[in-house]
Amino acid sequence: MLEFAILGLLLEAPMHGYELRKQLGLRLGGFRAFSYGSLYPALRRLVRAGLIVEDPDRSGSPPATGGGWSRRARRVYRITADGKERFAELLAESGPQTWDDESFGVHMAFFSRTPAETRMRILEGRRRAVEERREGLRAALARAGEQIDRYTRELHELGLDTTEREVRWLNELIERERHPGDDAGPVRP
Amino acid sequence: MLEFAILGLLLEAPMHGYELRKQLGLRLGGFRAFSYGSLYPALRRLVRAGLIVEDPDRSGSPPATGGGWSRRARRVYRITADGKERFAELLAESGPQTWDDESFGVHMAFFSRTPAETRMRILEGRRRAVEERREGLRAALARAGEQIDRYTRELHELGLDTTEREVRWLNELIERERHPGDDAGPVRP
DNA sequence: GCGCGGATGTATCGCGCCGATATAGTGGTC
DNA sequence: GACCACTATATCGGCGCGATACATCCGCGC
Repeated sequence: MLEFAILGLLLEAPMHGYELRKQLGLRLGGFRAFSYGSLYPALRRLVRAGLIVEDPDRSGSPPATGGGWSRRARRVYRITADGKERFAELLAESGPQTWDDESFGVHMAFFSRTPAETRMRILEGRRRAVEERREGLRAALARAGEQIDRYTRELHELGLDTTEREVRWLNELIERERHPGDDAGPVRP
Repeated sequence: MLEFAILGLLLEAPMHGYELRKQLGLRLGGFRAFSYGSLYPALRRLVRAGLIVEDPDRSGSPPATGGGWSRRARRVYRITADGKERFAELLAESGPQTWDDESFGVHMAFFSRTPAETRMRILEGRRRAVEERREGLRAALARAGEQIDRYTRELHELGLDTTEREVRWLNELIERERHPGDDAGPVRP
């Protein structure tokens, strides 16, 4: 998942780890964070797999007076051809599709680069997963009736409300996917 | 976190792993799952720490005709005095309190056993965390204005809506904590 | 001209949890 | 009596997290 996100970002521009993490925060909207403890190992894995390479950094000016760059050590990574291929593969996949599958968010953050039919498949898969959870929560609330713990019930109700809203949100997105060009909203007559 | 939940469940009754997992699913309302790959190692850790012990299982009828129990092998666990103490400690703690901190849900599932002032502290801590995230999302949406990616924006907006609702939900809970006894709702005149 | 704090930047370690997988006894049914 | 779904325990590799460490760069006040 992290690797997916990294590839997606490096597709747009070469970057070093620190910058990558900041972008990750912006793009995934804080709905997903990723610590350095995940990031650096992930970068290493990607290098080992040949999906990215370390760019010899010339971002500052060259040494000029022998020994020492102007900028301090930073490792800039660039995506390879294999990496692009892999990213395309990952884009097409929709993953396990359980309601708490966080890869959905990453996918969506790269929707602009995703073919329309794949977008549709992912949105619908997500909707199915969220609807399943919604039904599970409804069943739990109904089944337990009055005997359920008050706080547990409260928790369930928040969850139910959240899933219901997400389904509605997904429906709107799907509807909009079906009728492209309405993005600016209908012109008021 | 899992250990916290396990201790809480074992406080109510001795149980074996499989049963424990089912209960976990019900109590945490699917908002948290826990796989066996987490559960069994956790049980082992708890045993090693002396917080729970394995009960010699007599849940089926005793052998009677020597050799072989009626029920198949199952390990029933029981909480120890140390375990109860530890659970009380964990109850009192409120944890890191970041918006994606899942321990809040576990805490709340055991609120009925939690002293009122601790409940309050945890609810307010949670509110603070969620409000922080809400502000972060608002800032991101405002800052980026129009130039932000359409889908990322959509994602942010869902997140914002979700956090706003959770804050309202928390406010209601907190209000109700302040005025206990109104649980059944006001009597309609 | 100096110290200081805060941002930049890379890296590692232990550990919790997950998903996949293996194994096997149990009970009902056609 | 074959089959299948459920009960039940267990392990393995791997991802991501939080804590921690260390070094540089830069503006600020003094």
